[in-house]
Amino acid sequence: MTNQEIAQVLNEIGDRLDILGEDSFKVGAYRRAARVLEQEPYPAEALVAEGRLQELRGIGKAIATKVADLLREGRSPYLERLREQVPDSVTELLKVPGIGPRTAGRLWREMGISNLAELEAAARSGALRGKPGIGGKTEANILAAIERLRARPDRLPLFRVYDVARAVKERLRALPSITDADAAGSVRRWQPTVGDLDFVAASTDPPAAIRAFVQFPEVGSVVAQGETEARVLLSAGVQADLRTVHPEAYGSLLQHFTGSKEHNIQLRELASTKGLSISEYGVKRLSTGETKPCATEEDVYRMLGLDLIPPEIRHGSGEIEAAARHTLPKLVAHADIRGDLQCHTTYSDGSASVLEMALAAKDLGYDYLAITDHSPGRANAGGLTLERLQQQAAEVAEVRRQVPGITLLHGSEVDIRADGSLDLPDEVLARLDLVVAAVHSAMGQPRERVTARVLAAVRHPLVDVLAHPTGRLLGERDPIDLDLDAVFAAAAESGVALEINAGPSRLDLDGSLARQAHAAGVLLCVNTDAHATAHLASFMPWGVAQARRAWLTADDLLNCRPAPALMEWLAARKKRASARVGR
DNA sequence: GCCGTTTTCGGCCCGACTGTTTTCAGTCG
Repeated sequence: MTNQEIAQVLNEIGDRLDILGEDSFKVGAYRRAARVLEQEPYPAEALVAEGRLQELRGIGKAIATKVADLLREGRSPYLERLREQVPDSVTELLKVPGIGPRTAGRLWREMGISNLAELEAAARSGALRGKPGIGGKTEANILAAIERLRARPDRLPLFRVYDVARAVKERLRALPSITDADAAGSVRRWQPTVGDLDFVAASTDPPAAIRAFVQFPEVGSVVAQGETEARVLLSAGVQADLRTVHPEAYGSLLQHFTGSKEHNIQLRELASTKGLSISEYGVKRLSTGETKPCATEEDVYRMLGLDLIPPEIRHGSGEIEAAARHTLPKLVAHADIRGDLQCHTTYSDGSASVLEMALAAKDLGYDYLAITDHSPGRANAGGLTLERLQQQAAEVAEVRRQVPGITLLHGSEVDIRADGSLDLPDEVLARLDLVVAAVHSAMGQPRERVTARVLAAVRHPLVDVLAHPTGRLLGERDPIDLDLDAVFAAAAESGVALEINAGPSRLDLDGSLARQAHAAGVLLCVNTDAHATAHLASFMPWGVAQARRAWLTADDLLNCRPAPALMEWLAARKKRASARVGR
């Protein structure tokens, strides 16, 4: 059972305790333990076996015992007892913005409302009105919120909102009342999916900035508006908040609303041990009550004795301790990338020729590029027959002569077939410079089968890279049901590199899984899987951001190595493979 | 339920906005 699955159980326990009216700090403890586990790179299963689960901050005796029960029995007796007390559908009510646990619990206990349909019916008939704390306006808000909930998923892929986020940011920066503005929150942390957009601005006249913001053409409707902050629904279908402060406190504001929540909680705990208190307005010394606003984020962290923590790793998973010890890793940067190990051309489903891709990669200053078109089994994506692959080898050789100064590798993105065999014969794979294996079909196979299939590829002596390991497409296709711990262990053993696919709709592995892979001793690489020349440049930052979220340095990534080192790595794999295949 | 450089008990991050209230609870991030 993965840490994410355990976290789900703990979150559900939290939801149900909340509705039952349990102490909010007890509820918070379960939610916090869930967040901690979600970010924990080591499998909880291993930590339990070693008796070290309680070493995680936020997990004490009671929760550790419940997690151990869950892992041993495959179900949580405690959660099952709670499920008997609260019907499943009541937790649906929490998804309605404006309805929290208090209201949900009361609706259920006092009116017998136990799902969204009943809530909607009650609101329509006017039955809610007159209950303590609920008037006509709340009733209307509930109806509107249910409508929106039906129309939109609760989280959107980052790439779906990235452009509108940038447009709003630029519009804010252009306002005369604003001196600086950013998209903070999960956008700034490069989370693969976002719930809403958080804008922050430094303003000499906050009320004027707020008034201008709610009039932006991107804004569909105004949800809430005050003197210093506002919440709107953008026409693009995502909620956006703007918070403003005077410029001298902009660093405090930016830090505060970049989050994550867990990071900020830990930061404030640290502050309190130093007699300080942090808010979006500054750092307050409790002894004097004096607040010192911070103009930059560096100032905020420095006042706590910390190095500046990059937004991508603000998860509350060890970064604050590392910043205090001055041992934060030097995270990989876009400039560290020396080449790209997966791209497509017009030979299969790409839109550019081998020559065009090579020139584009050279323009980026890359040392190498691997051409990896699809294998024959992917006929619908123009997978190459053996004959076409042969032709392409000749063309690659020709382009090598035409474009000196970049190492062009001839490879294949070979299909891992439903039975775990590869879609090209060994003697063909052996002649390629680089073999990238990937699952593209039969993605609904049960866990054991699909895991065995991927393990077979990872252990195949001629495979160098496993591409987009989970196969998920953000907002479109769920990941395959893979036992990733087993895959990571096998990749660490066989030396196969796992891909962080930089395609904005993939981000696969994402930062959190890549961190787990790295902790298991796996080598990683960041590839764009470009299907056009423009993708080589525009996708890479998305992949690098995921690598940064995984705490990776340039040393941890195969394609940050200079060409000679990469060639050495490939040669060593070939040598080992021929020894094994020859036996 | 978790946690400890004043604490094994008594705290637990902080502030804005809304709606329904005459001073605040609930929600959100």
